[in-house]
Amino acid sequence: MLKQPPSFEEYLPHLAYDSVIFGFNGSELKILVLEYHNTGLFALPGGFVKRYEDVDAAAKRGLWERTGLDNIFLEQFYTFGNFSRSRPDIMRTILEANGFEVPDDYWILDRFISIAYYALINYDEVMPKPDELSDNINWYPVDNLPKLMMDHQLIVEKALLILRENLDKKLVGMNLLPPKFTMQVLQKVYEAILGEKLRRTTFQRKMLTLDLLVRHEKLFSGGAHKAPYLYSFKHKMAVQTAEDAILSN
Amino acid sequence: MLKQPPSFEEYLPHLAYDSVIFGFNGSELKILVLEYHNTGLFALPGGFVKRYEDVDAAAKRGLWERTGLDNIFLEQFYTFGNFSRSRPDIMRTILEANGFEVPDDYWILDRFISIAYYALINYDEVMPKPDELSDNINWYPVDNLPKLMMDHQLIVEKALLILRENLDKKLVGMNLLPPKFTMQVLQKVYEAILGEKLRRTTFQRKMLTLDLLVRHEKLFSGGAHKAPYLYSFKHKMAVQTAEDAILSN
DNA sequence: ACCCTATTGTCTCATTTTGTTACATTAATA
DNA sequence: TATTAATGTAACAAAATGAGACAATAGGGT
Repeated sequence: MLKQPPSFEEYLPHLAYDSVIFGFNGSELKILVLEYHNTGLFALPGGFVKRYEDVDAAAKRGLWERTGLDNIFLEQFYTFGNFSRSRPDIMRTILEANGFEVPDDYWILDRFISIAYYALINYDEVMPKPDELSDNINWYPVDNLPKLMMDHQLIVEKALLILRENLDKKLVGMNLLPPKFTMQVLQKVYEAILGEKLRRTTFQRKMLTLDLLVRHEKLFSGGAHKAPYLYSFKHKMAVQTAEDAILSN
Repeated sequence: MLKQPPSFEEYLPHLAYDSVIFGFNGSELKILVLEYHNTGLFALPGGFVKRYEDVDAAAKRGLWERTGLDNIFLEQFYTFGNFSRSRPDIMRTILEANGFEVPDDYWILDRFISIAYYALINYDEVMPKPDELSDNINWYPVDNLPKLMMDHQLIVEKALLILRENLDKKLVGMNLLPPKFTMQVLQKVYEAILGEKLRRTTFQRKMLTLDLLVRHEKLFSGGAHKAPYLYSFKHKMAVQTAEDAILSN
């Protein structure tokens, strides 16, 4: 009924990646969380690294498998390497709930070090698809997540800190928004990430003086008020993989 | 004549750490580089992770083994996971130059992912000691390093970028300087890390208004000029391991 | 003892950046 | 056509930073 579980020969032992995939729906910052069949366990999407595969490529592959998106911002931000983070009991629960026979020495029950990535994607373009171990994958607001298994809550918190630190450097807005957007929406991205209100006029002035935006036609949204301009980012920033980032930083 | 090489049973396969250990001698930023016996190969100090050991603990242990220092600033900053970074030919050279018989399937010749750390230490307190594979370990100015093996030059460059980014956040000076120091020396640390000259008066005003320093007695160094005050940092910042940093960030 | 020199600590003023408020503009609606 | 609410920008205040001036002072030289 189910495919074979991942085989020992194909993957590096003890090594995994997990991804915190951020999206923005216009008002809230969300991340993708998957739920495993018949277990009530929620987890970040993650996977294993093939024996001859770059770790970055593994994370990129996993993202593509789950979202169908290929050219997106994806950056490694931390590696979780505590011995106690590994939970063979939980891994066994997940595998058995999927009908696998799990030998005691099965490699997935071993200790795992996880290299964590965060991705920024345009919420509208994504139709997440579950894999064979999970029965669904959904967007959840970062401040209202289900209880995540193992240390995944910690991984999310660290990702949020890093995202805040990189907010200006990495032109986060460009990666979370559609190509054209209003100043108000851009401000809401910033507010959602920082978790605080910003002053409208100061924000607008700041963004405009940074000289990163191009102004386009107005957006007539139907509201009984002056129509805002649409903007886009001036320079199409190359999508960064973590390795690019080292050089471009 | 030589001890046994590291054994497969004791360590996690495919996983290593490397440390960029920064020190400041009063005018230049330096790092510790080791040279392997009879090979002309220069490398960052690194090592392997024991099967039941936290990765942070492994890096800490390695630092202690090489410097004798125990309570120092040590923070993980990046994980290098490209397949092509591993160089079994070079590892073989190093092992054979030390008189080891190296079987073709020896685990150290496999692919390795390296978790990189940077450390900040008080240059004066350190008497580096070589391990059994290296014949010496020495301070080198960051802008005048010997040619490093594999991707270690890249690791250093990434460490420097991270150090610059964290210069203010992490109170770097506290970790690179002796307990009491003059404003001039503090400024030189900043200049060495940033790689640029700073304005004396602006720097002094900035540091004082940050309200982080305590002023002590003057330092009569023997120069024919007004004696500068000595300063120390107000709050003894707890030494951070990478795991602490997640929470304290 | 007295001047000279180099460095230090602080002050002042100019410039830039940011905070805050005000106000005219304008798209839809009644 | 007046009303309403969001928008773009200007204007002024406050804060931060840049740049220079200057008095204080620990030695050295005479």
